[in-house]
Amino acid sequence: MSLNLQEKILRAASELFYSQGIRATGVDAIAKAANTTKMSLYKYFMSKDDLVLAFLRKRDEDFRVWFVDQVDGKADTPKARLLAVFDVLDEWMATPEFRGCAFINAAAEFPLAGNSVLQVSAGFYDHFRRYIADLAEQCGSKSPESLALQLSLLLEGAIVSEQMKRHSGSAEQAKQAAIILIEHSIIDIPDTSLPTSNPGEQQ
Amino acid sequence: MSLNLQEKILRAASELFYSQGIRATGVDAIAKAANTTKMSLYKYFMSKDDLVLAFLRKRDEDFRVWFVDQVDGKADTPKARLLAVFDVLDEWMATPEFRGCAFINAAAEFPLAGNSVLQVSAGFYDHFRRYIADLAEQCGSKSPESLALQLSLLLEGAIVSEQMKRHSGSAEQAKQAAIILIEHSIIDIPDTSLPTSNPGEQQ
DNA sequence: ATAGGAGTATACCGATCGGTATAGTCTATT
DNA sequence: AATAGACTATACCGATCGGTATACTCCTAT
Repeated sequence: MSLNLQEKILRAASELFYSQGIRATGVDAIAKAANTTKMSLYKYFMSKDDLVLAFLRKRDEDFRVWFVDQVDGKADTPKARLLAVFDVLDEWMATPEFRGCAFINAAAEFPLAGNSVLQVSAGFYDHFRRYIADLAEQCGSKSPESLALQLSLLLEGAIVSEQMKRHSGSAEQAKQAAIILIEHSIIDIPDTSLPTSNPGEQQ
Repeated sequence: MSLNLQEKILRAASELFYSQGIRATGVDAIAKAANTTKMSLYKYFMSKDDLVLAFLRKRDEDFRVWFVDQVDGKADTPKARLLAVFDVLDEWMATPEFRGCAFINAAAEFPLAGNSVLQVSAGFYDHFRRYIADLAEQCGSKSPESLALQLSLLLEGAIVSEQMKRHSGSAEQAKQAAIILIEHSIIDIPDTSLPTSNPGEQQ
């Protein structure tokens, strides 16, 4: 009934993992939250680790789709979208459920080097940076990859900053910084000691 | 013998908390790592939570002192120090023990709103930003607070980025961005008005 | 009608969790 | 020599952890 039991379990787990932390969430609590039993849970997921990875992989997909949709709905030129990213960020962080970035949090909870959790988390930000880099390229950035990395640093920084202390204006400052960096990356500015290994084309 | 037993326990706990995560570290493991017993541990610390807070508070003090020392040793003008911050960051991140920021990680593990862990973590970055803001003011920034927040966003972003994926050049890009932001904040430029969503005139 | 699969209910497993009780060892001071 | 306090050793507590075994109730497809 209602919906796929597997999906119900995954949803319940996702909500608990994100709101309370992964290690702090037991499988009993997940089963109860999904209105089912551990037996069914283990029918669809080999182990808790398996469930954790399913959570992260789904979130990887869902969150990026949601985010891009939000950005696209706010602006329609590449440059405006690059800035709209920070407006979406701001709105997301104002949400009462906001509890930081699920991937950053997961990485903090599973620090072992080769961990799958770490890999999925890194993958998320790879994808995200690619999205930013594409936008950067479309608005004529001289170094889209660099700009994308810089902007994503601001974004990640704002997230963790807001996580530790709410409503401290992280998103606004991140946007202000982004404006400067974007302009600087687009406009032809010679100096400011930023060679960025740009061969030729200088003049 | 050797040194204060209390301090030995705290040291062992700190190392385990940072390298493996707080929730992943049991008190038995701490006692064993400190070459003592749980009984002694509970003589000096009321509870594990107490030990966690002691860890964070000590790290708050120690890390900032260490960081400022490192920066001071690298440069002696405010502006140069503002940039040296990112060199110290880079060296720290290259360390094999690097596992991200203890406070960001702790905040990820203890997400409940009023949690003491969250408060100590927020306090750390308040102090840190004050340090940056002082440097910013000394080099004639027009808005030291804004610049300090922006730079600290870059810094925190670089930390979590490096945590998820090592050696991806986060610190270098953070520094490049910092150079631009610092110059922009010092040089006499009207204001950081939005070039794109500019509603109209700007006196 | 009946067999099989989906899902439930519940009890259990060994291990570990944070934390405590009790008894004993050691050393320094008196 | 006696005492006291710091520290150890060890066993224990109830609770919870991730995970499993068994038996049950359904519903559906043949």
